[in-house]
Amino acid sequence: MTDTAATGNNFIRDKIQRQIDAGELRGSEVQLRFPPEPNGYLHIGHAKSICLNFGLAEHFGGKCNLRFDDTNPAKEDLEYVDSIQDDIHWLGFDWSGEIHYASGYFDTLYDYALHMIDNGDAYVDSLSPDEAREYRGTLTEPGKNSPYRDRSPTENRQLFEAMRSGELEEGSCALRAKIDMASPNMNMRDPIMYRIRKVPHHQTGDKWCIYPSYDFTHGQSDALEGVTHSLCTLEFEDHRPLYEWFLTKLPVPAQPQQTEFGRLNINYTVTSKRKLRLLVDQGHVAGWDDPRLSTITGMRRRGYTPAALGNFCEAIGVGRSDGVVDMSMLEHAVRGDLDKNAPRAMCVLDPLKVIITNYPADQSEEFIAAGHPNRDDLPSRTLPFSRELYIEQDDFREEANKKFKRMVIGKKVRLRNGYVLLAESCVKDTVGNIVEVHCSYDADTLGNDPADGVKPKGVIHWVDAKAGKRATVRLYDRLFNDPTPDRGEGEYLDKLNPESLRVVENCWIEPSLADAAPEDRFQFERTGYFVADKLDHSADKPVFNRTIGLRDSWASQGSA
RNA sequence: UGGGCCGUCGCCAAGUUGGUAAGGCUCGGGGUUUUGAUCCCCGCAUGCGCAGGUUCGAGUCCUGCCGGCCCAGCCA
Repeated sequence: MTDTAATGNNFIRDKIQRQIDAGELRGSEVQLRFPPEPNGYLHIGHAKSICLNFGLAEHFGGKCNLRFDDTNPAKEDLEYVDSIQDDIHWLGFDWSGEIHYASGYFDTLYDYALHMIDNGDAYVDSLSPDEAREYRGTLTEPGKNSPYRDRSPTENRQLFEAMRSGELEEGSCALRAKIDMASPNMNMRDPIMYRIRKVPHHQTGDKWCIYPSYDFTHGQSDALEGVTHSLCTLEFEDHRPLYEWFLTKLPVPAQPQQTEFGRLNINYTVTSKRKLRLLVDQGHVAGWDDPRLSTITGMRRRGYTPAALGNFCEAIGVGRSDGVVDMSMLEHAVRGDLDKNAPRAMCVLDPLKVIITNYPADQSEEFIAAGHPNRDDLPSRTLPFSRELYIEQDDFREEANKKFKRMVIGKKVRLRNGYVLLAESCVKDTVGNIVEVHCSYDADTLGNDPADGVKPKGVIHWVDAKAGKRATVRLYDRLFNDPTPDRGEGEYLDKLNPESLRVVENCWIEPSLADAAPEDRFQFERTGYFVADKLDHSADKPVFNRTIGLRDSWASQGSA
């Protein structure tokens, strides 16, 4: 069982199922939506939301649409509108119907605002932002009514229209809902419905200079789209009374219900758009798609797969507590999918030359190696072999105890997919570094154990020195040394892991790898999972990113 | 010291009307293996934040504490 896709916990799925069982709605009527604000790149937390929303729609045979929650043009950009679509598609989902934009409802929302003004449920407040803050009160003290709170519907209408026409300055006034300045729920203390922002919008251009707030937009947008279940994270729980209040005050076509779930946090990484942006802007990483980032595009470049992310989201479940998931869970999901699907290949990262003294210099041959140990549907590959090859420095020792199952002088070791070798001697440079190992090979050991019945304990990977190709390999490690860089503000930049990226030039890869296309994934046997870089890889200059190492019980036991 | 929410094994997380603690991750032990990988077995909470109470019986009900998260943007 490499994944638990069928058993993940999800209280929302259960809740909808109960509603269906109770005959309150049909599965085909389930309507969800994924509502990102296009102000940054999507990250692993969004992946959870995407898998939840689109996954629920698939599960019940309902629908899920994409809606950009674009009510704050000052922070948004078309670049993000595009990247978000790419990320959703890459994850394997597609939205039903056309893409929706909250900005597409601006006309309707404006009419809704007028409706509320006419009913005495909204007023134009001329308090400055600073004054408004003072009037709002504090967490323990009630706020007080604005002196402009009792303006007549007629006056409010004129003022609101003036706001819209551009006659009024930013900050000079705002449209607010008339609810209760003494409410213990801060969100109900006459929340802002519209504010003046004289900036162009990426979708509506300069048509508007007033923009609706999240609270006045989200629920109505949901209703307009016929959304039955509006899912959001826990911090919006306090907004639910307001979400429902607007819905009861307006002639909306549906009554969506908001349900909150716990945000996803993973240790050793950050999932806050603000913090991610800072890492990018200050150059701590190479961009939004840096493989060390938990952005979807970054994980993609790192070599993670959509299936791995989906399995991970299913495995962590959906609940209402705000915990921190172990990075090991994500890694488990990634290894699980890659182990099942990634073709095998060999790559030597830290080369040590081996010369097979009893193998003729002018001779060579080709081995056929399986593409995958337990999948014959993956094509096999050809491994050229000759007198000289490279193995990993770490795989050789002049002498070692029995626990070391690799190449040791006087001992036998098996070349993966090849012969059994007997190490005889090694050559050192003037400072004592081992630069070459001399061995003899046993010609009868291709596919069988040595005739003497002594089976080598170890198997090592290798690359033929003549036929092998050079490659650059980028070894990634966690971006932060601290398990919770996301906690609190500031100082998370001090917790950056200075060794999060190690670039290794001049690695040796088996020739079959020269055919790799960007984004092709492999398991370099005994080393880890790697992906040909999406942007920098080419047959002439191969570049592989390490997605994740293999589990290594030997290393974790403290080697020898 | 206002309001809302949360607290079950190191980490996620089940536990519908009280009936005697799922599963996954991690970790430890063993088996298979031309990847010290995968895979396969086995082990890992007499206890469910704490303290009382109700009950034949409570993680599930009651009371009181303790701890954590969110809210005072004309951000979402």
